[in-house]
Amino acid sequence: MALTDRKLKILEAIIRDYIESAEPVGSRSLSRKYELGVSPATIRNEMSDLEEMGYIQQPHTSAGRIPSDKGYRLYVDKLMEIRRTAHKNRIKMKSDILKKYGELEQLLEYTSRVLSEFTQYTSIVLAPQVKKSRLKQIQLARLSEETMLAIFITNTGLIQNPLFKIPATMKQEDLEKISNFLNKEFVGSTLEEIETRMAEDLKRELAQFHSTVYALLPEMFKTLEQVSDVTLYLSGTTNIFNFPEFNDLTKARSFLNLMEERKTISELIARQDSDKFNISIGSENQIQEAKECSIVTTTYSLDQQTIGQLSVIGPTRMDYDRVISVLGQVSKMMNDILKDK
Amino acid sequence: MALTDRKLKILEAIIRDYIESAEPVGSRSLSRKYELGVSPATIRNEMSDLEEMGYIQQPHTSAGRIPSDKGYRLYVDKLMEIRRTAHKNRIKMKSDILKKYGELEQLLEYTSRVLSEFTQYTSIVLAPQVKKSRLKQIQLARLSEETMLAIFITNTGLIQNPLFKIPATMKQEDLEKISNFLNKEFVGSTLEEIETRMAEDLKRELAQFHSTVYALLPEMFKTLEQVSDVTLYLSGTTNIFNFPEFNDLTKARSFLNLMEERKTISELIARQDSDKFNISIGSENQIQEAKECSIVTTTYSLDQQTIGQLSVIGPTRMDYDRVISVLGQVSKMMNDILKDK
DNA sequence: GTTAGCACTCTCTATTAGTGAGTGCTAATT
DNA sequence: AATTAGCACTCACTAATAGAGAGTGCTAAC
Repeated sequence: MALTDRKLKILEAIIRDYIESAEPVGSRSLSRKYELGVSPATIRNEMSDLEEMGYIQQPHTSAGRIPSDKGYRLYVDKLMEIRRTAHKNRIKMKSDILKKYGELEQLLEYTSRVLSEFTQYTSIVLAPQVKKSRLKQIQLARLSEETMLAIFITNTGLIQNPLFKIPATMKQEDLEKISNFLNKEFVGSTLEEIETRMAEDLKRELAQFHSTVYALLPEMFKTLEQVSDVTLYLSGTTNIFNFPEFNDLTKARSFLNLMEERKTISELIARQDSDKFNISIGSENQIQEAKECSIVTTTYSLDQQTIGQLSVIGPTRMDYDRVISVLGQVSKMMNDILKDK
Repeated sequence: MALTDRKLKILEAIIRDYIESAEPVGSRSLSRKYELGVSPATIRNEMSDLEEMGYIQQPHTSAGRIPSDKGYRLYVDKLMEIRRTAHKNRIKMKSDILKKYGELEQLLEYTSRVLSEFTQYTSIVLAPQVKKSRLKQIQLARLSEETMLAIFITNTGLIQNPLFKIPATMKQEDLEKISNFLNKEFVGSTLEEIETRMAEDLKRELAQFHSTVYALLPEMFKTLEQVSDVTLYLSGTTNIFNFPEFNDLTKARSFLNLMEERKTISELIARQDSDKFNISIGSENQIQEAKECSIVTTTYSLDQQTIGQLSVIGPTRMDYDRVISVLGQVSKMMNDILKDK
């Protein structure tokens, strides 16, 4: 069966209406509300076809239709027109506040708040990946007899301080030498580059300082990467209570449980590199608890390099237009702010 | 009216039963379940008295009684016997895991998990107060033309790195001098001590390095304090869904909203110094949204100095005995672990 | 002072009936 | 041949009703 123009028009009307009302849409109310130029009976026939094609579905025999995941997918890919300017001015205002934050953590947390405030859904902001960040400075400091603190400062504003055990025999002098060496060699490189280079030539050059250093460094970088890979900022989790589809305690609970597990969340919004929008609708999500949710993700970058992600998660009946618009603007904002640092 | 022994016995039975069942307790079922040696009719009379005295209340005329906040208060202060050893072995096991964490953040987060897991309520762990921590080391590092990174390492394992703007005229040499001076003067002192001392003699001694430093330092310490004063670790927020009294969407929502606002939470569990248990029951809480909750708080310490707090928040119908027992053990555990660092 | 007996209260759970929005089919209309 | 009007039918939702069960308070007996 072909998707005629009229079918598309009707499908779009159904989705628009359902996104707004969360109520199954009937043929009569559809013809009343939208200027489709045909009678409810005709709409009914078309709806029947659309259902057969899998774009909409009926909760029960005598109810109206609601969009299926496939329907939303079509809408998102073909029908939706993005109002790129939703909340433009108000977001601009927030931008000025954001610029004030010197600390990256605060910037990320506040960004997350802004996202959930403007979309009214739950937002997830992923911190810059250490892997993609360029090293700006390393400092090593002895803490006690046997522990050492490494301080990594990157161009993305990430500051990490992993602790390590070091042999008591290592002198302050050695630490300084190593520190100087690391700074000289690796400042400006990404961790990815450092990791590959390390395997090649670090061994040779560092062996002269201290043999344990060679064992220490790879672990050092590895720890660093692990830590920040799960660093995410959540905001607006309780917004789901605003949606009738989560007015069921079991569903609300399952969603909030999902949001309490940082590990599952990061599975849900797998890292992506493209700066386009990634939309995952309902059953397209791999994780069971998120099969009734949609996730829109975009990225933010520094020096043409994608470094982190911004996501919004809400019911499949999500206002995709607006979410995309807000995400786009906030992403642009982040890019600007990071550049100015 | 006097609180006779029999009245106390009955009150205790009511509270015990209600904590377990969450159902209003009737005279008949009470006499069946507990060996009170009197008939339901007698119990009814006593209950009537207890209600008049304000220890219990009736949800409606023909229902059983439930404890009032005043009743819980009496129970907690006088009746309850604490099973100090609840989950003793299993908590001991967790202790071994906890000891492995080198980073304070992980320790705190995991502690929070342990608390919510064993109590089945929501737990809040407050990070050590910077104010009460002793400075172990300071490092200053120039980040760019105009920004500086200060690294504070304290005896509690807290590592903070606030950013500051510094005038471009300040040289690397100056930073080192300041750094050395700060280390020499203040290592081993608490921030409280540093703050008072600074007002007195810092001015004179540091003025010789650079006049802007004098302006910089107080701000530096202040920032530091602010940051960590709101650092808290939450866990088990969704446990609230396990309790019938929160089976109401509005209530669950209001609780979870409360838990999303870090600021309000820290108001709720005001800092305390005593290492005893602080229990705040229902209406005793100042914040509206928490009037149906109880909060049990204790502290953890290092070198006889209280540095942080452990809290558990749940419905007023809380298993106070167990919560106190678990909190006590976990607190002891934290003390041990921190001491060994 | 304690207890048995009893009428009364109030919530909770089905059950029932009525309402309304919506569908699908058929036959008439364009 | 496509569209539409008409109509019987379906099903969720709401409100009303009845009955069961747990509990109370009062009175009178022990």
